[in-house]
Amino acid sequence: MIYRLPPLNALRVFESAARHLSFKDAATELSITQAAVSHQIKSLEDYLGVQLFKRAGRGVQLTEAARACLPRLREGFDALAAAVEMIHVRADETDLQITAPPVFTARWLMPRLADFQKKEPKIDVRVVGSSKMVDAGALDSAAIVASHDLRSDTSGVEIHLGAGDYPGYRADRLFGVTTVAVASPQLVKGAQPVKVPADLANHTLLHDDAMDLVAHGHAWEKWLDLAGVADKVDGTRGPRFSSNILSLEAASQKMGIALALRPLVDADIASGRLCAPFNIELKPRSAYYLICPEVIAERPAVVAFRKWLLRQAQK
Amino acid sequence: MIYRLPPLNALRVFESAARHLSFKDAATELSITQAAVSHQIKSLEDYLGVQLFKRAGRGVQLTEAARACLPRLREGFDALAAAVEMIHVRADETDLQITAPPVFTARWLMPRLADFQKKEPKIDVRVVGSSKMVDAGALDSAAIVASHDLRSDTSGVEIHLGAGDYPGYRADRLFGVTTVAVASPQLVKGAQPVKVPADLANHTLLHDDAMDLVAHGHAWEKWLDLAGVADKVDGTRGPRFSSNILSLEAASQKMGIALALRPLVDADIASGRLCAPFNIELKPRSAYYLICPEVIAERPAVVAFRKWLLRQAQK
DNA sequence: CCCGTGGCATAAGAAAAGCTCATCCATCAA
DNA sequence: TTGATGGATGAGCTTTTCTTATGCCACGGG
Repeated sequence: MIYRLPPLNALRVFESAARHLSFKDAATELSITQAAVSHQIKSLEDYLGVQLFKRAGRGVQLTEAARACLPRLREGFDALAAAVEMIHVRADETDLQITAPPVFTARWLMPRLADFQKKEPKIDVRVVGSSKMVDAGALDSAAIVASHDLRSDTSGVEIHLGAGDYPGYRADRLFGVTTVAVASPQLVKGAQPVKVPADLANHTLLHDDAMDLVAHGHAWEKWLDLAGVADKVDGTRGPRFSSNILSLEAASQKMGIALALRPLVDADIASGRLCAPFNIELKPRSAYYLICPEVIAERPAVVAFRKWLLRQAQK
Repeated sequence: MIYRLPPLNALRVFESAARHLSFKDAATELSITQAAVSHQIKSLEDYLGVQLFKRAGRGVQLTEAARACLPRLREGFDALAAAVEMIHVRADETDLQITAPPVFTARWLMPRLADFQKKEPKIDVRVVGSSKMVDAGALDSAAIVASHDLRSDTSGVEIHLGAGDYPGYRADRLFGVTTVAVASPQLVKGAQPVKVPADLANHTLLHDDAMDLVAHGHAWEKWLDLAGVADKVDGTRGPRFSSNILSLEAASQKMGIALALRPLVDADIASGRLCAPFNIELKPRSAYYLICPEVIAERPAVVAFRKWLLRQAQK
């Protein structure tokens, strides 16, 4: 989890310049000179080895590469700004802040959270879906963050998908996961039925960044490998989504076959929205864990939540 | 949309130090000396006016403030890293990259996208859900990004919720939105029925960061104001979610009443998952727009998508 | 109890990064 | 053609950041 990042100030300048499509205006915004902007952009381009702007005499234009990365870049700075903001308007009013991966939140936590609220109506909850709660590849899981501040009001717990190696934290295992292929039942039974893995060659594979992160690589290719059809089915083609939630949605819309984590999709399978056509389950070592710094582990809100969560997880 | 950010390098150092809970280890990771880390942290603390670490003789511990902002911070750096990554492994294979706000993607685009894939099977699509596509308050909508690169393969279009003021871009209005209160039908007809806005006093209000951004402030308070019950119902209390998707999910789980955007929730209302108990609709000036740089506006993939999208939007 | 060790803080100088100034070049419009 | 606009460039200066060296404090073994 070591970030390999370019000079951050240059990135910030780049963002501004891209926004204004003008070095001059960016310079004004950043309270520096146009020359400084020009230098920063140039150094960033050199660093990346990629041209970011086309200089067309008067004015500049973004290259494709630059444009492609801009939304993400924005999102990044936005998150940083929000993070800094958080330090100031500290979530003091909240008793319990739960940070969890998006799919887990949407498919597992939310359907159950109402029950928790009912049982503990006095606990003020804040739920944050954050893609950062997946420890890449369930490997290098080491790095998460501790705190031992004894005073203060908010109790922040996190739910991670990882290998369970969180030194210095109280970590409670919720449940393990397995990777399965899922699709709409109508698609599976349709004109081109999906019975054996090789049938996938006739269908669209739905990819998403989150599963690739969990699998530490191209999730579909690994799955196809396990299924023994890597040579028959092209595991790279198909639409790609930024989140597993989206690819599941696409699958239920009969767009193709997606990879998913059990038991998160169990409800979808039970309701008939999705089905798992094969018996093949890739079993990563990862599991969902409830993590919190030891110091806050015994606070009433945290204890109540943990008790409730563990009971839910056992069902 | 001018980012007010602290020294970014200091942030990066902080993140590493927080991760290791050790200035020394952070220094090693960053290939600098422990003294440099100490300096950076100190300068960041001075800048923010907030203590980030407790120095307890041997070793350091995070303060509550520091811990609160860390997940976000991670997310930020992650997005930056991903952005940079994108520059290199350029999405060259993708014909059409669609970036859109999460709720729009999940509730509107995805249920329809299968149809597009069916009609245009040859177009390789990539869907990115990004919270950055909401132009805060539908005000200061100016700043989005252009590109006029004529060559290159990928066509990136974005869907924004904003005021429609996108100079230099081709912007097609999809549809306007209105803000409504939604809840589970069972809740509305339950023991404590929800008939008039004042009844909200007996129920939990579900908040989320996304709606607050659209409303440019506390969405619930504005809504209660419009409904004329701002004095009877406390618009600040209740659980808080990071995304509108989550608060809708919470609402459908009978956790309380959420704010939502029509027509995005129309499908949920039609299916009976949710209902809109009041006739009050806060009508912001914003609408969803399909935005793309003029230069790529006439590419086949973009034209096909726009045509399809506009037709879908008119239904 | 005392000293050794580990880990952070601090000060001053050195190195690097970032900025400005002055000037140049290309384009565009009149 | 000419003036105006906006970007590029190089030299030198400023500010930031890093290092080295040293001090301080807490903990733990003898």
